Amino acid sequence: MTAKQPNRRTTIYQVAERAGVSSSTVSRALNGVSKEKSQGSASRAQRIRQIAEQMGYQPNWRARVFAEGKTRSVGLLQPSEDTMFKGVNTQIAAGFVSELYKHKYHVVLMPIGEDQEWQQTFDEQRVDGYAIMQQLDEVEDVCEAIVRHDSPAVLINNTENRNYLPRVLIDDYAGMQLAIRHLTLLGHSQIGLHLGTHSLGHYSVQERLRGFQEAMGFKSGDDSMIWREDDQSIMRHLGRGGSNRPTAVICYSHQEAIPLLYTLSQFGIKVPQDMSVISFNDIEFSEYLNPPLTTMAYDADRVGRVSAQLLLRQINENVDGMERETVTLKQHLIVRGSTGPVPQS
Amino acid sequence: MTAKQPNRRTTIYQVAERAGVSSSTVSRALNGVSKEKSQGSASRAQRIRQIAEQMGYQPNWRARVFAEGKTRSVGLLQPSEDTMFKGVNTQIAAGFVSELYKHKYHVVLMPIGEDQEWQQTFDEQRVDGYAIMQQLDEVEDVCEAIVRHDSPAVLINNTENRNYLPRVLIDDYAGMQLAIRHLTLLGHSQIGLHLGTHSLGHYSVQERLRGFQEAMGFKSGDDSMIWREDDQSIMRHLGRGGSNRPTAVICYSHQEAIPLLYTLSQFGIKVPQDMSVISFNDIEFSEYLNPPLTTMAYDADRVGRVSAQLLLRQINENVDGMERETVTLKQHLIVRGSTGPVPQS
DNA sequence: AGTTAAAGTGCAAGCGATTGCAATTAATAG
DNA sequence: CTATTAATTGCAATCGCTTGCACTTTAACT
Repeated sequence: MTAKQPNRRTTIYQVAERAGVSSSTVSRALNGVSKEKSQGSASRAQRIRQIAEQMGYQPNWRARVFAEGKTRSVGLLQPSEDTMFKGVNTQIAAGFVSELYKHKYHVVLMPIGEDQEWQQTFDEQRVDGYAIMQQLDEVEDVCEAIVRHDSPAVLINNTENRNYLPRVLIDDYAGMQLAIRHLTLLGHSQIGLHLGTHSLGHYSVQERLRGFQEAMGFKSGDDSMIWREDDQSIMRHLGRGGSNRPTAVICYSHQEAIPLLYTLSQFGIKVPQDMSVISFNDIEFSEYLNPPLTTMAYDADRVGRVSAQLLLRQINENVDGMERETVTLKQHLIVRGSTGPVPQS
Repeated sequence: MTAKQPNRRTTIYQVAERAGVSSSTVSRALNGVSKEKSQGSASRAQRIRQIAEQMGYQPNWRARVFAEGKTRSVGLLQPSEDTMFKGVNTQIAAGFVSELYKHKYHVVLMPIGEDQEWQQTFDEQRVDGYAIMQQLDEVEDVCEAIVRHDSPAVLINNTENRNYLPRVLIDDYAGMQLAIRHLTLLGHSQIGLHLGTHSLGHYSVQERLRGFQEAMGFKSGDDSMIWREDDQSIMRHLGRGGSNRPTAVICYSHQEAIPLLYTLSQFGIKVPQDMSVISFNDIEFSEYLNPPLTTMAYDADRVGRVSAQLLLRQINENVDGMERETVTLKQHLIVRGSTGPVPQS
């Protein structure tokens, strides 16, 4: 039951005293501010560093942050209600975190809920910048707060109305076109789009939808091949007869594709013989599904890294956020077993 | 090309001046330190709060952190080389983050690599406490650093030799017994354990292994039914004849189970008619696999939340970490389609 | 009303770095 | 060897808040 020792760490002043110089000299020697041109100063700086080392001196992060106003960390904004980092978002986040860590930055997770409690977080200025994950719904409000504080920020595959912030996008529009071309080359003409319950507010949803409607030549009012329902209801579409019976389904993501594959097999519909299935968002296990899933994939790690770089540029080079840069990354097709030629009958 | 405004925020002194009181009074009024028993002081505090509100005052987080030495954030330690938060870890992390956020704490991601660079992070004392994720290999080194700094910490389904820190465990030993009982009740006696490439250093691996060996009555030297190989090699075991041909496989996690299911179907081995498969670590899509996967599951969200609580207790109540508490959570069996009676032949 | 305890207030000292400025020292040029 | 310039150094302010201490005010009793 020993009382917790105050355990005071060695400060810069103690090092200064020991070295017989002032604290500013120590600070500058340790931070490499001086150019150390002269013989004497170089060796003196060397000696200071050595003493600091000996004394086990470690700069106090909190004091430093307070003094220079930089925290060397950034916030990652994501919806709080959702399970954190589903599917491909995990990989984006991994790339993001890893790239930042390489530059000695840390990532602070900041959940954004429907209540406006998160607002306060921005006022606190706990971090030097923000990244907004793609699945975040409250983009408008969040971006407004960010712009109001004039903070560096980057949107990860997301958009807001005012077009204030730089962003990294995935070319979902072109991706959808590639997916459709893959299917049409296989002879499919009746193609459904399974959006699941994803919000139409999401950038990716909008873009994929746009790509779909344009490539398929649908009027934007015609939603008969666009499904936002559960699998059971969708089976009604798939089971119906007639010439416009779908022979292929494009799934918004693995969240739709995996259950769909299961439901299809339950109904005795064979993939790809009777029905082709293609999905966006390649995940680790796509290739081990039954059948292995044909997907539209992108380099999620890279998305994270590029986002990090865009953010760091704003933070360090003091680039004005208004020079809003947009980086767009391509998707590519991974053909596996779930797509095949259109059935003859 | 306007120069960035200094944009000085309102400080506590400005509020104090406006309210005609001292900064300390403002600080105390805003932080609810005073008990406000007297009529006058209550209204005065009220008035101060109102003025602060009007002036758009927000306490400067950095200054506050510096002054009181608490950051109101904790570090989440995880391996850097691995893709962040695979499978069930995502859910644990989600529970952890969410619980902490409820208490106005933030979570800082701290990757731990093989190089010892991360050491410095601990010296910086950037956070008030640490949580160590289950898949982290460098536990010993990390715990040593934590103990050296006398920081609050919690191990999430992980252990270190010295038994220094409180922890939340999942009862993998009992879980394994349950899994085996499920199989033996179905008549299986030849059961294999598919560990994949998971390191034997992991707590979960050790415990499941121990449970397996004990329940099956193996000598610890007998490893013929314990496989640490890829699926192709494992098929040799499964295909072999004789009375000790395995009729069931327990997979360490979905990482092993999903590819195994695929490989089995490639070889024409039917699950569960020819072979039963059971896996640990239930994931979102376990029920949609083909066949739906029987799993050992636990409440990952709860693991995260309890860990957060243990950590917060240490931070706030100043509980000495040496009173190392251990919370153990149970697993439960989810029977789905991948397990069935032992084949007759 | 007077005494006592409790609550509230202001002063000023931290917290531990960074940094502008003036003074000092060293390097370089003439 | 001196004049000039460049590099280095120390002083002291700054960052904005919290908090211990001494003091004043208020509330609660007799």
